[in-house]
Amino acid sequence: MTAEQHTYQDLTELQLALMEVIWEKGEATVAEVHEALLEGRGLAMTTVATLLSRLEKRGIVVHRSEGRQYVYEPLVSRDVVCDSMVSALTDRLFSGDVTALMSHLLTASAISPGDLARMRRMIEQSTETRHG
Amino acid sequence: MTAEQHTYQDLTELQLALMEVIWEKGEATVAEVHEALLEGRGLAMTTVATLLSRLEKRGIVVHRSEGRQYVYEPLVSRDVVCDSMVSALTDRLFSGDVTALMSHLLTASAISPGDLARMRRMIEQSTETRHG
DNA sequence: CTTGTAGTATTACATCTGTCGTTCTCCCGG
DNA sequence: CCGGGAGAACGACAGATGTAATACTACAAG
Repeated sequence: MTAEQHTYQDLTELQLALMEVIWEKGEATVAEVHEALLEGRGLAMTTVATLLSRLEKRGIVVHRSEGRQYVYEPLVSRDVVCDSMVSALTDRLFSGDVTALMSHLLTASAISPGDLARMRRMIEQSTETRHG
Repeated sequence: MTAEQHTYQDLTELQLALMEVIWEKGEATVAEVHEALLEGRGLAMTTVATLLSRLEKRGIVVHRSEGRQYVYEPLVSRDVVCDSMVSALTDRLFSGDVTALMSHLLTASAISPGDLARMRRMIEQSTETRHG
């Protein structure tokens, strides 16, 4: 089992930023995405439009016309992208071994005791759910 | 706290493949890396050389001359790269919230009960270690 | 000294990404 | 019917990446 030829839906930081807007709103015009990203990221409207159309070429979103504007909606859910990207990382870095990732997470410096406790809770809950 | 301008050491699949060889051997000549990647990936020697020199330009490795060959060694450890890449993903996808990544891991489809049990153990161990 | 050869250096090219400027079009107000 | 805008379409360019052919160099064998 395992080891098919996955074609990951890997998005860059910027692409994700656009997608977050669309995912959150359900759909969004170029102008809306542009405005949502204005603070912190001073992109030109045309830049946003270009990125969006490229995302469409990749099958991540689709658009329809509404008046003279384009309204984009997602073709893949945030969850699918998350799955894909986490899997990609797990594969590349830990040969697909999720527990190895976990282990890394637990050993990594950036974990606080609070996080640890929270994770412990999660695992317990998760185990129960499976058992139930 | 948090939120500095991280400059992630993000490596692509291919770049990681080269690095794995170097990390494992401690150091390696172009030919060695080339040979190690031959099966499964039929790259030309010059390709490997190009990639290696680009990696050097990025400060991931350094080389010294040995006879007429270049011997490359890592400048960053595998661990640092792992940290960096996992952090990058956590930041991009979960706003830096490690527990959110965890949660995703536990909810994701690709987790077997065995994995779950193993993780549970890990967490417990980790908690103990911290306490001790 | 000549030449083959191993091995590096240089150059090249396609694709993807980030970033726009410019142009084109179509509708609204006059 | 005309001129301005809003917004999309198109084209550009630089940097990173994947991939390699070709050129150059220096050493070893004769």
